Amino acid sequence: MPEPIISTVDIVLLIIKDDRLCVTLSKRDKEPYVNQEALPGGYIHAQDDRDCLDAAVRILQQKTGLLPPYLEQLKTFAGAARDPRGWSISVVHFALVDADLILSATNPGLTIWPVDALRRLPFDHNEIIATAVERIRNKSQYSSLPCYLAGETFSLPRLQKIYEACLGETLNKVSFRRKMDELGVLETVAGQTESAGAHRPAQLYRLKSEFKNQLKLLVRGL
Amino acid sequence: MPEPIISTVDIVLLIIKDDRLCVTLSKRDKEPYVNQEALPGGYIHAQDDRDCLDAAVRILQQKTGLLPPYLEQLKTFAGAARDPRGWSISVVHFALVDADLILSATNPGLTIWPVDALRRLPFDHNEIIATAVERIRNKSQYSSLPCYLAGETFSLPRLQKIYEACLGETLNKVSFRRKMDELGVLETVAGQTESAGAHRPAQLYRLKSEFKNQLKLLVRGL
DNA sequence: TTTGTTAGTTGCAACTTGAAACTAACTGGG
DNA sequence: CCCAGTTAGTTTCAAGTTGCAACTAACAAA
Repeated sequence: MPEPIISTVDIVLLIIKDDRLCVTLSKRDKEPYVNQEALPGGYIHAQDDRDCLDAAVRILQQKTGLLPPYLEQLKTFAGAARDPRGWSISVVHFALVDADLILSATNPGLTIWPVDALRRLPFDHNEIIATAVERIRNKSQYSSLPCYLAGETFSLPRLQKIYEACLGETLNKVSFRRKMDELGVLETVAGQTESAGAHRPAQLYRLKSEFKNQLKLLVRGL
Repeated sequence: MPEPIISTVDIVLLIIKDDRLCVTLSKRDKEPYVNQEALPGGYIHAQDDRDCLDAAVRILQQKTGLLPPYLEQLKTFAGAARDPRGWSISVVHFALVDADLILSATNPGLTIWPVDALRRLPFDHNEIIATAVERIRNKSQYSSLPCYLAGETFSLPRLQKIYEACLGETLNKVSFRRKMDELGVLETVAGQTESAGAHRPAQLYRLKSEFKNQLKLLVRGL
C-alpha cells in the first residue's frame, strides 16, 4: 500500500579551487544538525517539473544565488539510516560552476572544501559526494564535462589543470590538446590571450555555443 | 513546505531475444491504464532500503518471479505530466537477465517487445525505456554489462551477438575477442563446448565469480 | 572423403599514443 | 639591447592498438 513520503533534493555543487576539485557546503538553518555544514538541499514542491531539475535549480538559487551552467541528476538516495528522523528519500543532483561565480556572489554561510579531504558530514552526505566524484571522474575521461568548471574563457593549460583535478592524475600535454581538438567543442577567442607573467601568453578559448548545455562524448569503445 | 508524496519504483527489465534487445512488460492490474501493458512497478515501502534497490527487487519478484543477476538504479522521473492523477515520482531501475529465465519461469501476463519497435505505452514509459537503452548502449561500449544478458555459460560468438544487439552495430570479431580477453572477466568452462550443427563447436565461457555482481570497466580515456 | 559452415588465429598495414626535444613569445635584470 | 628564465605550443618518432583479410580448425551431413 502507498505511503506518503517527504521527498527532498540535495545538490553537490562542485568547483575547482587551487587546482583541486572542491564541494560547496552551506550551513543548515533547521534541525537536525542545525548550524552544521551540509549539502544544500530542500523539499520538492508539487509544481517542480523536469524530473526534479526544477527543484534543484530553485534550491540552488535560494542557497547560493547561482544559476549553474551544468546540472545533472546524480542518483536517488533513500533508506532508514540516512536521516535520524527515519526513512527518507533525496533526489541528488550535481552542478558544475566556475569558482569565480561563487567567490564573487554574495554567499553568506557558503564554504568550500576539497573533496579528497572532507571531514565527517551529516546524513549520508559523505557517501553522496563520493558518488558524485566517481561520476565526474568517469565522465571526465571521455567528455567535455570539465569545461563547465572553467568559466567563460580559459586557456588550454588551465583547462588541462581542471581535467587533471577531476581525474586525479596528470595528463600528457600533446595528447590532451589532440583530444580537445578532436572533441571539437572549443573555439578560440579571436586575438585574446591570457598574460600572467614573464612568459609566452596562452591563447584563450570558449565553449562553442551549441555545446553550452550539451556534453560531447568521445568514446573509443570495444 | 514539505508535501507528502506517493513514491513508486518502476523497472526496465531487459533481455536478448532473437539477437535483439527487448523489454519485458506486464499487464497493469489497477487503474489508470488497467489491463494495458506497462513497465512493472509498485509503491515504495518504508522498510525498503539500499536507495530503493530493495523495493525494485521485491517488485520484480512479485511481477516476474525473477531475481535478476544485474540491477542498477537508472534515474528518477518526476513531474505533473507523467501520470493522469497528477504530480508523481518514480525511481526507475533497470535489470538485465538471461531470456531463458523469463521463458522458463511461470510468467502470466508478461510480454516481450524489441526496444526499437515499441508502440505508445502508458505514462512516460517510452521515454523511460529510451533512457535505459541509451544507458545500456553507453555502458556496453566499455564494460562487461552485456555479459549479464547471456546466462550462466555462453560462447564468444553468442556474447558478440549480445554486445551487437546492445550497441546496435556489428563488431569486429578479432577486436571483440581481444577486448574480452583484456577485460578479464571471463573464464573457460573446462572441456565444455556449444555444439549447434554441422560445424566446429564453440568454447563455452562464464563470468568469473568475482565479477558476478560487479561491472568491469575498460576506459581508454583522454 | 569431400563439402559446407561456423570457430578461432595469424599477419600486416593503418592509425593512435605518449615522451622528449624542439621552437615561440613574453618579462625583467644586467 | 640582449640574455636568462618561464610558460605556450609544435614536431618527431618509437611503441602500442586497431581492423581487415586470409588463414587454419573442427564438426555434420551427404
